Amino acid sequence: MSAAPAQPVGLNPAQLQAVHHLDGPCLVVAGAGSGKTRVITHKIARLLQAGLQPTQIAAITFTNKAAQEMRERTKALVGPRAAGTLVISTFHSLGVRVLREDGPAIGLKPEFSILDSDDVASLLRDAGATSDAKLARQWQWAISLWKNQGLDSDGAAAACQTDHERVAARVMKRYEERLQAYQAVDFDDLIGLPLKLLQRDEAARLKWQDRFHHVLVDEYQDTNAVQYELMKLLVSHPDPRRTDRFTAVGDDDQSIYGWRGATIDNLKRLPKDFPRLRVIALEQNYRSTGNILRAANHVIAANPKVFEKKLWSELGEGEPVRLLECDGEEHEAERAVAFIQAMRGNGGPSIKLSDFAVLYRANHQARAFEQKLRAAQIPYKVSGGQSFFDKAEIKDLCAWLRLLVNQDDDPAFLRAITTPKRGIGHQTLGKLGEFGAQWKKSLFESLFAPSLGAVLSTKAVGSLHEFGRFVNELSYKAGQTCGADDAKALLMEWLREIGYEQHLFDSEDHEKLAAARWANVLDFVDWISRRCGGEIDNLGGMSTETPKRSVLEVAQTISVIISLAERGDEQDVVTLSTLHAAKGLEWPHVVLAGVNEGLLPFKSEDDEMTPQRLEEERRLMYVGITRARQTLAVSTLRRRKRGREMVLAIPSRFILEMKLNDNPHREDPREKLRRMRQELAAKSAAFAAQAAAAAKGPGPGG
DNA sequence: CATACATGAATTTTT
DNA sequence: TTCATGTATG
Repeated sequence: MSAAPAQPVGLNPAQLQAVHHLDGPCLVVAGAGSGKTRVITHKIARLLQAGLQPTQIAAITFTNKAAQEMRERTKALVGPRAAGTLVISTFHSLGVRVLREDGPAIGLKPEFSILDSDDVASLLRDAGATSDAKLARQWQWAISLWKNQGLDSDGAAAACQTDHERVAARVMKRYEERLQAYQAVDFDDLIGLPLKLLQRDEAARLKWQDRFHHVLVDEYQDTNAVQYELMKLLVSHPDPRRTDRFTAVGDDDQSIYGWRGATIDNLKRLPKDFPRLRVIALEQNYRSTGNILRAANHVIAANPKVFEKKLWSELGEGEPVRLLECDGEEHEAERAVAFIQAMRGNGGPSIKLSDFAVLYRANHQARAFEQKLRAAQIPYKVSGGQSFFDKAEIKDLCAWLRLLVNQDDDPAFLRAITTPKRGIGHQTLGKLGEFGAQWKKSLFESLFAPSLGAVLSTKAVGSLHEFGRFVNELSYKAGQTCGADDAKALLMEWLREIGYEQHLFDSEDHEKLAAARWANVLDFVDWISRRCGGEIDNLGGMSTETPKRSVLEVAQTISVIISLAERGDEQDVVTLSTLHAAKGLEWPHVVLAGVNEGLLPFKSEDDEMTPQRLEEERRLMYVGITRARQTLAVSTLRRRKRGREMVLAIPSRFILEMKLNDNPHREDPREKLRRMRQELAAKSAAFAAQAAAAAKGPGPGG
């Protein structure tokens, strides 16, 4: 189901141009399914061929998954040796790299810690003195948007419109102070701080500008203002022959992340900021049939164009796009299931379940489809659903394990020392953080500093020491304990000592929920201890005992194991996904569900629909249509349940924009009838012949 | 008055 | 699915 190179071999003329333009700024406007990853990987190969070292090339993506895929595909082209040392990473991991090397120039110790989204939320609850999780999330969102626009708390305070924003800006100020005290950064800082560094520190700037001879940026339309500035600074070079050597690959028609700070201005500005810019459009699509592509082109034609392009395909007209008109979400789900069953019935068992996807605007729409698929006994997966490892209780335990491995992991320290609560509050921790920042020590190192008594009460120091001793002892034991059974015993003992079960039942008002969480914890313990080995594995008839590893060793590899486990086995199941999460993927058969006014385009009560918003919604529709290779069914509600009665629902304007009846290649109805009769006759003849052959006697193989 | 259950509504997500 | 609001019951 994921993007496979559908293009036969070689490169088309536009792709060749893009690949061979090496010494100046290059923008590749890559339509959906036009082979952009192929262009990037071939261009990397070309750059190596032209004499660049792998370490002098940086390819930047937005997700780890995309980076991984790009590395794989490059490896297939240039071999593992060169591919291994190429810098292929996300904006964020490149930022980490820059900061680990040169962070001290802007007052950040190299061992700074990176807070994840949950860490940030709890820090904000703390900084804003609230227990309201929803409010904290709102602040988090606002602060992140500000940071994505390159604003700090002062800049944000100046830009505030509402009281709510002014409060958020004040919280942001406190939040910045906390981050500084803990020597921690959030995800947005991983872009913002490297930019600040390169702007302010000339030595660092020259070093990084000199390091990369060519920078490639994937999904360029998703960059935000800060990422653009960082890229611009990174590719500029004092030597005029070496400056501005980059390849930006993107599609303005697939820009769907404006709401989180991505700005299409970055595309519009590119020709102005780089007058030598070479713009190359990839218009041949290797994914979808003509009917699907035409619908997509018609829809997107209603948007103003930044760079003119029109997709075409050599894959033939294919099947017409189907329109499913449904009475309510249940009915819609039933029809989607019927669509899948009918396709599989017609095409025989050769059509896999993983060839199907149901795409929709909002997560809650998955509910009806899940229900009907379950009823039909069709296995499915919901993309973007909360993973086992994202659950709070599992993250709690992972933090503890991380701390056992590395006592200087400050975010892990903060989470572990506060879960369960052990009488050490943010007062104490704040002091400890300041102390650590002052002496350039991790929080854990600071614990046992003799001079800590000067800033903290004896009682506080006592509980800190107790925690420290407990962690040290547990860490030691974890290093000694091998094998599944002993590991499990140790982990259960540990949970009992920190009182985790009690903690769950105390913090959850519903006993059932707490019990469910505890069950997750037990699953997790099983999962970890199984990885400590000593068990009998039965692989392909070979019975072997897995090698024994200590709990500590397993904990060391936990993040790797988790990412592998999350990938999951590529199973043959139907995909349910939001349109956003479907970007970059493709399926032979796609159902685009809930294509109604209010949902797609989305409209909420309290904000008005600006033209920009509508255009982004239209791009979302475009992304949805272009996910399909062979068949596309667009489903819309004619009626919808509202309370107990059915009310009228309005099909999306985008359906009209697809101009489904405006097909120049449409078969004459009389012609179609004749063709179908012929096909039927041929089929019955074949069937009769088969039956006759079967009646004569058993064929070869019975 | 407070708690429990039912009912209805619901943007989109990565690092 | 989850989250919030409203009604019913103790």
